[in-house]
Amino acid sequence: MAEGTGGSANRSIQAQVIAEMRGRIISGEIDPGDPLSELALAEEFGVSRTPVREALKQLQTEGLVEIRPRVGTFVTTPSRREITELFEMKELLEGAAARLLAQRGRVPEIDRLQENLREADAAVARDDHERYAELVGEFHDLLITGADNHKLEAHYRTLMNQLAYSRLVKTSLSQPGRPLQSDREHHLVVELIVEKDGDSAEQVMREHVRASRRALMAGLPTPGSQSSTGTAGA
Amino acid sequence: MAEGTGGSANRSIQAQVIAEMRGRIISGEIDPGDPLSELALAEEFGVSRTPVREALKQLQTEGLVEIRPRVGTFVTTPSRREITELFEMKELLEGAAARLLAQRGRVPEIDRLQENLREADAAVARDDHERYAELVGEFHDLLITGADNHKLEAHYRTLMNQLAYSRLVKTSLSQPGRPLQSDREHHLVVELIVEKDGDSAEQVMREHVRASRRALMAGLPTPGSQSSTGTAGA
DNA sequence: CTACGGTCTCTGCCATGCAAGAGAGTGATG
DNA sequence: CATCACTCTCTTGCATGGCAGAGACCGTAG
Repeated sequence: MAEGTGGSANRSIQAQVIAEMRGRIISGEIDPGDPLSELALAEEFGVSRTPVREALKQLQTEGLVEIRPRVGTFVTTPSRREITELFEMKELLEGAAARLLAQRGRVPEIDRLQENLREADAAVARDDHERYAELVGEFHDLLITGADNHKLEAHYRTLMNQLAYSRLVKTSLSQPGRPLQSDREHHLVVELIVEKDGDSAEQVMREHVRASRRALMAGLPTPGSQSSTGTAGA
Repeated sequence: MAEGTGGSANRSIQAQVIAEMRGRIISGEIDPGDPLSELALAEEFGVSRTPVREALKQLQTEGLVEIRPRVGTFVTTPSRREITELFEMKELLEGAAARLLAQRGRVPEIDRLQENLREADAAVARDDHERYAELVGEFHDLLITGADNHKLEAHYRTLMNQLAYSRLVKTSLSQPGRPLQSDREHHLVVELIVEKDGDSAEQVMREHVRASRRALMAGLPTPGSQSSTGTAGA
């Protein structure tokens, strides 16, 4: 379920379309609410409507687009409630991943996490938000893969895609002092994992997710006043 | 994402096919490993191959079937490892649901849980495994819906479908003394929820899932020796 | 009897055409 | 000027047909 981002070369046409469209949506290249025409996409990719149609269908089950029968296909616009729910799930899964990783003992992912922290320290020190955002993504990624539970990973990736999380990270890190605080929390989590203290690692990781959510919400523009979908607000 | 089991009447053709096939797979009407031919299904349902094909594609993203390109479509056969992972996720999500429900305070689902327990007590008392299995399903269902997190619910249902859990419940309850023990654990969980003790509710719920998993594994026939797919055991 | 090569059928994959529903735009009417 | 009804176009839904790859089966050679 929900293949990773890789594999867009020799796969079938529809697999390429899926990968391409997924990338565009989670990167923000196309905005939530935007309509997606089967015909237009088919012409753009130089294929027929059939593979495009099936690709959109899969993206629907992944929660990235919404197909309104006989009307059209649109990029999903998560409601405020859905965002809250997604963060609740993120907290849950990442907390569990931290605990599972702690239980596994010494595995390569832990080394890579520590290496990640070293680079992150440097990025924070020189105030390089761009690079730090990348490292944050890699940190959470290592945590999940380190849990060594493929189902957990698959569900996590689905969630992150729905959140278009890569876009949000930069917002939350734009809050003053947030990168430094975030970095410290990462350090603490890894420390607890190394000590094999799964319970504490989970607890701290969950608190970290809540903190990052608060930072994100604080950085969002006028929460709830503007309902514009980006195309043409009423 | 992943619509519930309801709604198979006035929806589109492919929605009906999806619901029907999903039902057959999770009920065990068709066995893991069985091949599914687009053409055969299309003829059976009296439709063309297109909606069948799209339905199978969605079932693939739900993890119920596996489409091997140019080869065929087959009902997924969960490996032993996958089953372990699925139970890990089940423990995680149901534990979280218990905690969330406890935090919500007095909601209708709690009343229904208590009513469920009364019926379950009666079923256990008269050794009615069939009815108790139903009530167990309803119990876990109430717990999840009571958490009031639609994402949690959607992911949970996907997991349960992959496990074909409804079939497994009966196996685990066939272990001597398991129904009584299970019923007691349910009581304890609800008690903690009513007391709004979310942490303990989560902990006990997770332990309950682990216990049910142990009971299930103990009841499975020769774990790992026979690789028969069930179609024609030697 | 065993091992190998070719063919043959079955599978999903994609392209195309037609039909039906939804919505916008336009015209007439009060 | 406002409102309603109609048509017209756009969208997706479904049916159908040709195509290419993978695997099974059979015939043949050693």
